[in-house]
This record gives sequence, C-alpha cells and structure tokens, in this order.
Amino acid sequence: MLYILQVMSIIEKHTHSIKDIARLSGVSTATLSRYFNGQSIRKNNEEKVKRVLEETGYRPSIAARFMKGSSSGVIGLIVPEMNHPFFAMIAEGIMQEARKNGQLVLCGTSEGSVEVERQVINRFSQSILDGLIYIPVAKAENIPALESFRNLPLVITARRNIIPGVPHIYHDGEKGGYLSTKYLIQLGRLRIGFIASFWDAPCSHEELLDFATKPASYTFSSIERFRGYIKALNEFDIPFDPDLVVVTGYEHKSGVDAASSLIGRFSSCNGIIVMTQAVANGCAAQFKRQGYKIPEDLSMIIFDANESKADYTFTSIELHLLKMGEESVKELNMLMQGEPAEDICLDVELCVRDTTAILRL
Amino acid sequence: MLYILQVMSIIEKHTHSIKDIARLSGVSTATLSRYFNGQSIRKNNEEKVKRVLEETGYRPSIAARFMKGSSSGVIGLIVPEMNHPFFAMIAEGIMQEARKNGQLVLCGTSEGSVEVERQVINRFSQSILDGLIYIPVAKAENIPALESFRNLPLVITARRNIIPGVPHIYHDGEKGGYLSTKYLIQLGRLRIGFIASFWDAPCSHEELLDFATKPASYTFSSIERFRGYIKALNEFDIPFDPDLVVVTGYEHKSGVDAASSLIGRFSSCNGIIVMTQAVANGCAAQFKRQGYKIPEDLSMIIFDANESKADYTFTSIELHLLKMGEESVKELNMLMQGEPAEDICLDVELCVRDTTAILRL
DNA sequence: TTGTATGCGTTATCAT
DNA sequence: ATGATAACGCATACAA
Repeated sequence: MLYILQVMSIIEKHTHSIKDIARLSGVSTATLSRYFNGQSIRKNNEEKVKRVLEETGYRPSIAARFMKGSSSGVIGLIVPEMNHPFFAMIAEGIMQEARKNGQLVLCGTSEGSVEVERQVINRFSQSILDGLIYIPVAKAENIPALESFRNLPLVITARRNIIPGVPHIYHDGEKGGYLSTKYLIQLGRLRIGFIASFWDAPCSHEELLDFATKPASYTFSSIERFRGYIKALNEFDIPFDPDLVVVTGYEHKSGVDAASSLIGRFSSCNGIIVMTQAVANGCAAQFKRQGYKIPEDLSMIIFDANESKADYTFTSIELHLLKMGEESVKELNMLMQGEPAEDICLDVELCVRDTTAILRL
Repeated sequence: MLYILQVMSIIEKHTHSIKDIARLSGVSTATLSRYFNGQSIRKNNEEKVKRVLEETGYRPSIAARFMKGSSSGVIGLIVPEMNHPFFAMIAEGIMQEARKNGQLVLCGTSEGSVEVERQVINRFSQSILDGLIYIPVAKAENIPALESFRNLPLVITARRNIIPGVPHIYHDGEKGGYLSTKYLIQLGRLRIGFIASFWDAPCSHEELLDFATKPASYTFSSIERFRGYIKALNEFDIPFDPDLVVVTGYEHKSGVDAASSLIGRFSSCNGIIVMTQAVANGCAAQFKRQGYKIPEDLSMIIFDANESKADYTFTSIELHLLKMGEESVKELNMLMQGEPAEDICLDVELCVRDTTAILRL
C-alpha cells in the first residue's frame, strides 16, 4: 500500500512550477535552479526548500529544461520490430545502459518497412532527443557526404557501412559466415545451403551473389555472412553452387518456404546456415516433415541462438546483443559530449550444440 | 541516396524557430501557428509560407508546444524486461498502435526488480508523458483510494486488480489454468505439477496456496492460473497435493531448478503446467536428462507459446499479446480524452500440439 | 484574417 | 550566496 502511494504521488502530472516552490519556500527561482543542479545554498534555505519539495512532490519539467538548450536525457531508438529476440535483446541492452546514465529511451518500430521507417523518423524529428540509435531497414546505395547531418548525434547499430562518418556498431558477420561454413565442411558436409534473410526490399538472388564478390557501398548482415561463406568455400576448393542459396525474410514462414525451395531445387543438401532462430525453426520443421533427420541428414547452424531463453539445442554463431546495445549507448553519449566515436566490431564465436554432426555415409 | 538525404534533413536538430519563419515569410508568428494547426490563411501568404517552410525544413519544437500545455504525443511504458518474448510482443502491439496515432513510446525496464521499477518511475516523472502503460512487478497489498492519482492517465497491463479505478488489461488467467488442467486430466493424467513464476518478491509456497482460495486484494498471473488449476482439480474430485506446486522465477534456469525440485519431492508426476516458454525449456531439458519422455511420461502445457516465432511444438494456452498491447494504448487514449475506461479481459484458448498425449499404462 | 503582447517553466546573466 | 530579469519556441487572448 505504501509502495503504491509513493508511485502515485511521484508520477502525478505537473502541478507545481518552480515559481510555486520559490514562493512557498521564500527563495528565488534562480536559487532553486542552482540547488537542483547541485550547487550549494545557504543551510537554513536548504532546509526550508527540502520541506517544501517534500510537501509538493515537485518535479522539474524537462520540456522547459530542454527548451533552454540543455539536454533532455532522452535518446531515440528506431528498430524494425520489437517482437523479435534479436532486437529485443539489443533494446534491453540499450535500456539497461541508458538507465545507468539516468537516460530514457524513446522507441519507434519501423515494422520492417521502409515506408513506416520514414514515418517514424519524421515523427521522431518532432520530439525531444539528445541523440538517436538507428537500426535501419532501408537499403541505401551511393551514400554521399552528408553535410546536412551534423546536428543530431547518431549511431547506427547492427549494420555496417551505411552512413560515412557515423559510428556503426556491428558484429563480425563475415567471420560468423566463415566459421559456420568451415565447421560444416570439417564435418564432411560439402553441400551447404545458405538462407539469407532480409527485411524490406530484399536483395534479389543475383544481387546477393554480386555483393558477395565486389565491395558494396552498403551492407546487410546477410551479405556480410555470405561473404564469409564464400570465403570458406574457396579456401577448401569447394565449387560454389547458386542453387544452394535462398533469399527470404525473417519470419517462421520464411523458413518453411526456404526449405521447400531448397528441397525442390536439387537432390542433396547436408548442411545449412540460417540467419535467425524463427527462420531456422520453420526451416527445420519443413525439412523434418520431408523426412530429413537433424543433425544426421542435415546439420544446421544458426546465428543468434538467443542465449538465455532458448532450449540450447541449435549449434550457433553466438552474438553479443546485450553488449551491442550497451556499446551503442556509450558511443552515442561520447558523440553527445563532442568526443570522436569510431565503429565497433564485436567478435563472434562458434558454439557447437545439438544440430550438427559428422556426416556418415 | 535520396532516401538517406531525406532522413537526414528531416531529423536535423532545431535550427529555425517560428520567428525565423515569420521574418522570412513576412507574416506574424500567430498566423504561422494558426496555419500549422489547420486554420486557413490568406492565399498569397500561404504560398509564401509554404516556400519558406520548404527551404528551411522547419519543424515545430514539441518541447515548447508541450510547455504550453498541449500534449506531447508520447506515452510511457514500464515493462519488467524487454528481452522476453511475452513483454516484447506486448510492446510491439503497443508501438504499432501508438504509431497509428502518431504517438511515440518512452520505454523503461524495471529489470524484474521493485527497486529499479521505483527508479524508473521516478525518472519518468521528470518527463513528458501524456499517459502511462504500466506492467507492474511490484507486489501491492491493501491499496487505498488514491486521490493523489488522478492527473496522469494510467493503464495497468498484464495484471489485474492492482489499483482500483484504473483500467486493467489482462488475460483470463483462471480460464487458462482451468482449461490446461482439465485437458491433462482428460488425457488420464491425475498427477499434475504446477510451476508458478514470479518476478521480484515471489510468493512463498504457502502464500500461493492461500491466495488460491481466498480473494486477494491483488493478483499475479500465476495466482490467477493457479486458481483455475484448483478449480479443475475440484471439479474432477482430484485431491490437491501441495508437493506438486513449485514457486520459481521466469528464467530458463528457474525451469531447471523447478524440475529438479519436483523430481526430488515425489515419485510420480505425469503432467505439468508451466507459465512461460523459457521456464518450460529449462524444465523439459531437466526432465529429459532424468530419463523422462515427453509427452509420453510427462505431458506439458505452457502459456504463451510465442506464436509467430516458435517451433510450434508446445501444447499451450494461447494468449493475445499483440492485441493486449493495442488495447492498452486504446484504453489509454480514451482516458486521455476524458472518456471512461473499463477493465478488458482477453480470452484464451487451448492449442493442442506435440507435448501432450494420452497416458498409457 | 492578421498582428501584438503575454505566459508557459526553466536556465543563464548579471548585479548585489 | 542570492535575487531580478532576460531569454528559449510556441500558443493564444485580444485588439485591429
């Protein structure tokens, strides 16, 4: 009961202004403002002020504070979808780090669509932000020098090479693709499927193959990982077969479709690399339905096994999503303090679990 | 490229004020303000204004706007943990609905702790909110009439009976508990374990048993569901065995511990009801390790199988989490418009899948 | 329809 | 250390 009462009184909508407090406690607003910002005031004044604050439950308005040019303590976050363990985990990391700094996070989801993303960004621009963490859906080519963008501190997360001069926080996707492919090869599996996932405006099959060889002006994580896949194949002199590559989305259904597509295309596939768990689940379900045994007939490696919550059955490339969120906030805060910030590439590791096994003939 | 440029120019930090626009276009600020708010102005003025707006990329500051008393278009959300499919899904629903209304969501996580929750609420109070959606962790007894709380529109989500006079959006937990228990009984399984999960300050084993019988002044979802469990047992004249009940947390590890605990306590358990997937995974893993076969030896039913992303293997009580989020925002907006809002109880359904089977002796 | 003047809650500047 | 006052960007009552 006491607890609830406290909560309630704390969160009341604005009633008293700094002027009211000044009047009630007999000091000037200037003195109060200084007091709130950590400066010391005369002893007997402090006592009086404290008592009045207690009684009124006064809270400063950050709207007014922000208007005066100081910071709002609010950072923005644009994310494709909150209902996805990958982004939820990053968001959790962001919020934890933000809380440590007394910051809040204003969220918007782009719902995996470029159009919605535009709307949300537009909406954000009318809001009170010290900075923005942006997990893009958009496909953006030929990015020019952006002089128009130097005012709002910005960090790009989970993608690399999107906007020059802006810090990007991402995983070493190429290494992930390389490690997973190499491991499957070492298990004796030379027919390795690669299921690339995209949000909006997916790469075409051809584009993907194209991007894997020549340096692109931007990248998606699927493309990075695909590069590693190609690299490993080359290293072991395994001919690349385009029929082993599927481009799809990020849903459970995408996995089902991808599996069907693979099964329909050719006769033998004994290894497979999938971008995320939802797709992998759909994929596995469909393969099982067609009589494949996992891991014997078909070994699977996925990215981001969503550590703490899952059944721990997928062999996976482990990502560090909480850390990714934390680093994003740290970078953003550096930027906001005028310090230079650079890209951060987080390492990945192969974690062998239940969905991979040596190929027996 | 064009896309990125647009984004950038839109989100630039404030440069022009309404006064600048007034000066540049030769009209007064009042005229501009009216124009922005939909009133018509003289034709030739409108053209001039439009051109200036185009050139400057002017955006009104909602900080100033909100200071004047109008709404900020921002709703608050306090959630125990974003990195949990249950809450992530609710949050997604909230954000989708918010976006439809041009609103943004200010998020804070309580990290499953009452203390952190207090901090976050405290931080929220310094912010600009039109209303608040609150998913509580706190255990709150004997809630009094809260006169101090009539200013900030508030909705409680995923819990019921927390604060009188405030609308609650929740699932029919008792029905869920009842349906799952009844189904297991009908499969011939009369030894049904119930694994209750709590965030912070968990109920003691005794408290839980207590709350199940007498009407409590507040409730947790685990308690609601437990009531349904008891109800079904009574209906089939099955004696209640306290040893079949475990109180634990919401993590994977909680499930492992709960399973160990159950196994250690007694000899026979052929059915089990679990609150959430992470716990169920841990639980299933531990039971399997001990030689139990699922669903033959042990049938499992869980709540919230996290529909779109999962492997669809658990028999479950399906919740409507996206809808829960949407309804929360709708209720909150009604409240903000001064309309009365009432509790919403969302229905649940039993979804039979792979983790339940008839008991064969 | 338009412009002038004032207030919103805070911080910063300047004298005291 | 303190108090009076001018900003900040916007909305609006009121006069024109």
